[in-house]
Amino acid sequence: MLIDWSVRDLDVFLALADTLNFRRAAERCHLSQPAVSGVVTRLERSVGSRLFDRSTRAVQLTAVGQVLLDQVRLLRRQADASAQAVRDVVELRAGRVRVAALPSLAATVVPRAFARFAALHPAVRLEMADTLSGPAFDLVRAGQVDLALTAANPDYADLHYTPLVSDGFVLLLPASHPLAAAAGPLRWADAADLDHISMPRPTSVRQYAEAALLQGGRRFEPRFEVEHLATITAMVAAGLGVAALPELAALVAPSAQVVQRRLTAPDLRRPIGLVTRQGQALSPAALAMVALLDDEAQRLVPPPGG
Amino acid sequence: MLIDWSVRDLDVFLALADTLNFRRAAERCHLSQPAVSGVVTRLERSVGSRLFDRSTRAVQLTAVGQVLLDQVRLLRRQADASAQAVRDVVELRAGRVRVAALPSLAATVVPRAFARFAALHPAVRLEMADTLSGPAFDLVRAGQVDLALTAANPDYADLHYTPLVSDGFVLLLPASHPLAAAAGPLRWADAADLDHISMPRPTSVRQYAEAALLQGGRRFEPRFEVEHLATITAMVAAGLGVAALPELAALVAPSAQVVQRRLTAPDLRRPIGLVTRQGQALSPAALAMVALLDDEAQRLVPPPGG
DNA sequence: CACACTTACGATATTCGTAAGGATT
DNA sequence: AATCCTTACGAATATCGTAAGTGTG
Repeated sequence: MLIDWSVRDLDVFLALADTLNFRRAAERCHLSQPAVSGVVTRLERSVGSRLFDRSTRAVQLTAVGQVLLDQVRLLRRQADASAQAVRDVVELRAGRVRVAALPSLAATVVPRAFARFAALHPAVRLEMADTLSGPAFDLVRAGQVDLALTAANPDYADLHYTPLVSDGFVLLLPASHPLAAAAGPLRWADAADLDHISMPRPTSVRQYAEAALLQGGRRFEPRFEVEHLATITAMVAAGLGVAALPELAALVAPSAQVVQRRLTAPDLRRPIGLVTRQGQALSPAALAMVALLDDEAQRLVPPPGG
Repeated sequence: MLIDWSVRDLDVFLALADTLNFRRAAERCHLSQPAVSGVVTRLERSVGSRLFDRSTRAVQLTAVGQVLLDQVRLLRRQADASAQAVRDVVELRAGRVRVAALPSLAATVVPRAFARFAALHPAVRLEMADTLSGPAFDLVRAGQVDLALTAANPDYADLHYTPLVSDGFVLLLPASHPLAAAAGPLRWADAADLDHISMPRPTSVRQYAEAALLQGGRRFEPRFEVEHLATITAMVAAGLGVAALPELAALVAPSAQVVQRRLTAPDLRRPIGLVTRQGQALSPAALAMVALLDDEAQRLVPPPGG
């Protein structure tokens, strides 16, 4: 006895067990009455036992049919639950999105996108890992996050990178600093000899600052090296120095005592993008998240042309 | 999204989710590799979402596929359990047989058949209702028992009757009674004037005794009327009278102080048979029980020719 | 170029509806 | 006569395997 029933078969069986009438069961299943007869005959052959005692005048379940009825009810319920579970994921009523992001993005773009996403899809769980760029790639590669929002990095060619925005650099100055009042953008060369506060070498903030000054033939040797963006802002506000930061990083901890001035020459931009696993499609929820992340990134960092 | 998967579809999905390789999944399902490809494509169309991310070099579950996998595992387990439940009933590893029987059969044929049945099929539950003939038919009609073992009764033409055996009548005498020592069978006329102990009018025992004497033009007026066969035997043993009983009824409570003599002229026989519902097949277990009941009945009441 | 999945296509099997048949009330 | 289930049969559909196609390492 090999059972290879389809869900439709289950429904026909249930309809007949319920109505005990082939014609009404056929109506309920949108089939002709002989079709129901055929299905039942086929099911009985597959089970190896009669399921219904039937004369032209009465239809009733056999003992085997009774036992099967309970089982089929369970199966049908389970099939419905399965379909619902899949629908929930496809239609964003369930699921999970895990995002890794650089600190400057984890405190700006991501929270805004998460807030909108949570309002739209409250049942989808959201997780964020705020990490440096390297670990962000590693998390994607290991499948521990669905996507990472970070600066481009050619070292991770096995992962898929989609550019989103690029943010320019600004110099944070104490409001009392002479350069704070100057009109127009500053040049990197103007900032080279000031006391700088920056972050450790592995961070993109530090990497880009070093690269910018290197183009002018200068080495970048910050006076202070701290871990957190909020610390930098506070130290600048206290007059301990200046800090060259990407725009988004500068947004993290705004301060009334700190002035931002755009840095040019070179007009270096930090490319920010989405990192995902090669050849692995994003879940429906992750796709929706990408749209919101993109939108929020565009709002926070208007393209240089605009 | 309409899900109409067959069990085979589940197996193909599980095989691919397990192997992550179309060729090996095809082997496991005894299909060609393109057939697996087609099944998966069809499933994905029915779900409305990709289930596997696949390039020519790697196959892996999507987020939707992951969710579905858990569901399908449950479904497949449930389908197996259902098939097992049906097999159990068909192969007598589960189920129930409910029998109604006259007191004389409930204490003779049925216990022997039950004992053999229980030894062969220990997991099948057995139930017996020892009732008079009328209630036995009623229990069958109401579906509260699978079958009844009782004397034929033309009043219940809507039920199906299968003759099994017929038992002749014997006269129970105190061992000290003059007729106890006589050679050869007794005639009903010989017993007519003795003090009789019998059962109430609705019983087959009483009905047949009255009918037998009526053929000789005599009325049957028992001196004592009691409810239970064991009481009859005890009263006969005490010398209070004689009792005309069907063979099987006489077997119920044997006593050393009681002698049985066959009654003839007329050679009345009580037809015993199986009563079942019209147009309702017996369960596999009930069918097996019928065979044993038949066998035990033949053993206890050898046909008159033998 | 070897391996893996997809597409194309013809053969086979299954499923379904219409029509006719048989049984029961 | 009306109702109900089964059988017969032709048509539409689905499924499968072989063979060819496409992409990747």
